Amino acid sequence: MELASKYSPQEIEKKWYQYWIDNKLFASKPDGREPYTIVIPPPNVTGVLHMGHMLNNTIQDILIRKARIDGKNACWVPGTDHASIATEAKVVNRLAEQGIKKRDITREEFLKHAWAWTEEHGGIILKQLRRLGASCDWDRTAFTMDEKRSESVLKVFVDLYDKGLIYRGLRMVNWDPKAQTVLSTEEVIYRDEKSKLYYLKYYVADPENLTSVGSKVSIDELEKEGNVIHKDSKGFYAVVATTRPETIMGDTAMCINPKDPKNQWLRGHKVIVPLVNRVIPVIEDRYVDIEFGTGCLKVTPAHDVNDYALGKTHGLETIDIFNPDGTLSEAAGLYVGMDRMDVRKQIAKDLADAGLLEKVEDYDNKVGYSERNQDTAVEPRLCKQWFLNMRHFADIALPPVLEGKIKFYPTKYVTTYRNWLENIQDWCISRQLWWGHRIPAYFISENENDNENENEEKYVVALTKEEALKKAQEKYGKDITIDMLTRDEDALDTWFSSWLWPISLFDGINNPGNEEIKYYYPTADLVTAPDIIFFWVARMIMAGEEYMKDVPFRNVYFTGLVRDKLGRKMSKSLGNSPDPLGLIDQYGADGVRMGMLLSAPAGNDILFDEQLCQQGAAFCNKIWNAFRLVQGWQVDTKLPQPKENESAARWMEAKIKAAYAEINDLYKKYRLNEALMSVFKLFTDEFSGWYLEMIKPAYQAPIDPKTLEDTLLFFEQLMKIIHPFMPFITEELYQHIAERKDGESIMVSPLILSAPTKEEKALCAEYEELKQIISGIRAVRQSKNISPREPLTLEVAQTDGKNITNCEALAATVRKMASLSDIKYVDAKSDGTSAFMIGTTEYAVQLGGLIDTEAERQKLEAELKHLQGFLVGVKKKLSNERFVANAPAQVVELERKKQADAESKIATITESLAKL
RNA sequence: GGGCGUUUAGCUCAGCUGGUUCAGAGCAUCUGCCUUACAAGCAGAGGGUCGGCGGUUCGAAUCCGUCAACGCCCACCA
Repeated sequence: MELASKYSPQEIEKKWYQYWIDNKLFASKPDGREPYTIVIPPPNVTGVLHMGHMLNNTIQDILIRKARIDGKNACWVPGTDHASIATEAKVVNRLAEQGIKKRDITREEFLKHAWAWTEEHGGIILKQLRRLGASCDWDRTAFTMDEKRSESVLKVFVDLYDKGLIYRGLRMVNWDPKAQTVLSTEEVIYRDEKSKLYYLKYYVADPENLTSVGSKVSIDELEKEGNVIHKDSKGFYAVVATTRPETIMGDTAMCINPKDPKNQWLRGHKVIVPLVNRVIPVIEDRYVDIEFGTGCLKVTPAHDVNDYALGKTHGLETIDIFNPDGTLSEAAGLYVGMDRMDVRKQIAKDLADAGLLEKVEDYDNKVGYSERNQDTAVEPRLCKQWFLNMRHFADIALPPVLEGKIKFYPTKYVTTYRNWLENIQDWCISRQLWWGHRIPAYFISENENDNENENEEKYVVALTKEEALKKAQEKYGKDITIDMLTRDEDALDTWFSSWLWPISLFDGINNPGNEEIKYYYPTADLVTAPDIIFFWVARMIMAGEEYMKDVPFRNVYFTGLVRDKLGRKMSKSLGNSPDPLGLIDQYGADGVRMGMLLSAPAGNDILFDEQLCQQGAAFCNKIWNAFRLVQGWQVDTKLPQPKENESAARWMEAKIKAAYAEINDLYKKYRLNEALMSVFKLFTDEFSGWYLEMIKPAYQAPIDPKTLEDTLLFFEQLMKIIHPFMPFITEELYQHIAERKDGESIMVSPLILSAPTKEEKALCAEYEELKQIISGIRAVRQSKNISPREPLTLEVAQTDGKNITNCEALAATVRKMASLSDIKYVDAKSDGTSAFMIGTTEYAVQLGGLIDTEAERQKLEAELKHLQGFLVGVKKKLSNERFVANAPAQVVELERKKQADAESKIATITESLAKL
């Protein structure tokens, strides 16, 4: 069979993926084997594959395929997330393009559009994953809003409510005016922003009383006490620094620190809110920072978390001046209907015109934005929402991680995790969205509930309306009818379904203790990005402990961010994010997988360089050509196996065992990039570079059957070792080598190798020395410009009568690999040779007339100098009594050996120099 | 403001509880080869004193302290 000298992945990858699917090779069901389970971090249902997904899913696929090669029952469950806020925003935008406003259509109509969108775009990302080779059990594909998952979510909500862990409360929450929903604290990200600090004048409302406070009688005296008093033609005034002048319509007090000497004169007075002209009291609270601005704080209880707290302690009125969309409400009295950001600009102008703006300074502060919608600032807002009591969950989720039942890679995230759990706030789980799981709560009344009055709200929580009615009648009396029940309009936070993922995928909520959940749970490894450690990882642990009384996974592998090779985040605007499918077209999935992995140590950001994919593609080509070589050999069944081949095969076997042990260890530590590097070197250097060259028959000469058999076995083993990283090419070659029957696959052909024995390790060491000899001879050729094929004679100066080339098989290998015509054993090397040392043995290559005495002298002198310096160091160490006394005997012994070896080498070199 | 992490060859990274001939790998670089498996290749070579300073120790890239730079996370200072 003729094979092209270049490997082309395209058709091969397509062929094998279809083969795997057709033969249901990714499918898993419970059996007697050890399970190995991964649940995919569900991508957004309408999302498109990006480099982060590529990295994340490549790692999962490697782990899953490795588990199969290890003989485990591997199950990788795929699925997508409904991503309520992101998807709803997309649907809203799409409707807007068609001229439809969300508020003009009913919930049912909206959901119809959303489902249509989901079906249209949904799952594209999962199809894209197939190109990468992802070996998910596709029959298990789930969706966070499919029937089973939805049922699980609602059950959990009812259960937690019944347990008293979910409550409804009026709180200051983060409001996204664009999406018009609340957000959890975790969903708000703060950005540094260059903004302005406005200094506003609040005139004193009762200036005539200023000087009658306490014993103070005059302004002069007040100022002597340290008061800073502002006065202009219109009277006395306080100055308040604020970044948000548009909220003054909601001011209900001004606050000073009781210990602030600058502002003592304001105690007990009233001031006038500029423009608004409302008279508000000056209150005192130690919360106020004396050093900030002028030490005067405007208090807007409706629109700031701290102000809300102040309002509560001081019994202040709360004036909500915003509409849900971020425009000013009737309550504001001014600028009604204008957007808050426009108001900020306008009011600054108006204040200045009215002489109420003292100054404006540049100011750097942090502004919160919705994680999903980064162009609209989040607004603190007081409203009634559903919350989950997190104290309970923190208590159950902390121990498994601190005690190591769950291991984080890298471990530094344990600290992050602990800090978050120890300072946790209750989780706001309701969202004013339609796309999501509708909250199973029913309000009892004919009218809209009054949001402001917590006590009057009547509701029950139940899975169905019928149950709700029953509960309502029990709670509020028999005269309640089903028509009086109105289901809560709100939906649940997306993460309230994701946190159940490892359980709900195996239907463990609806059907506790079923065969699947018993077999697959806890899952083995979770592979995810650290930015969702709070959103998802922590909460899955909570749900796992609550509902399974066990951890959801044993290990969490945190991947880094994929950046470009300059270290910049990949982003659409920079245009530095390569198209993943384009990369696969160009380099093959195997090549891209290797490219991603090579630079991906756990937890570190990866600097993605397309060139690494090139390296991956080159490796495929290397494998391909090694196969071409082997499959092209003619066999002569009568040929006995030469000694040197037999020896080389024993070495290769030992080498593969040793390397595999190391690779397995690296897998265990999740150091996949290093594992891949070991795999790469094993194949490229040891197998292709050394072994194949050692046993390769002369041109057009046949090979003996035993060597071929050995070689094919090694090839097969190597394919299995490489397979998790490069599934396609390894399957292709496996089928050629092993001549498998239809339906069989490398995927499910386990490879179990024992660790190398002591003898095998010794053999490996011998071959390392052998390689050094061969490299030494090649180096001599290179420096003397001698063709690799020119036969040479090697002299071995036998100082102790022993040399590894005394073994006939090894000598034959050296002769072949270094093109030697002869190996001579001498007491002292002859003239006209170029020498090198391996250990304490000197090897000399006969050069005849080619010897350049001067160059040889320089080389030897350099080495001599180096050795002498080294010897001085060793001697100094050994003459240090404290070293000899304190260091362990082994270490001292080693130093003595170093000294002896160095002395022996120096003697050899000095002798050589003398001869020259 | 608090916490965490990083700083080792041109680049990306190993180097575990301090001691196996003055620090390793891949890529890149340089030199020589189109040697019939592979030029997406082969052979060979050069390159770092381990961020700075101080300390512990017979001995430190490795432990301690400190400073610096970079990065990440958390936090209600308007």
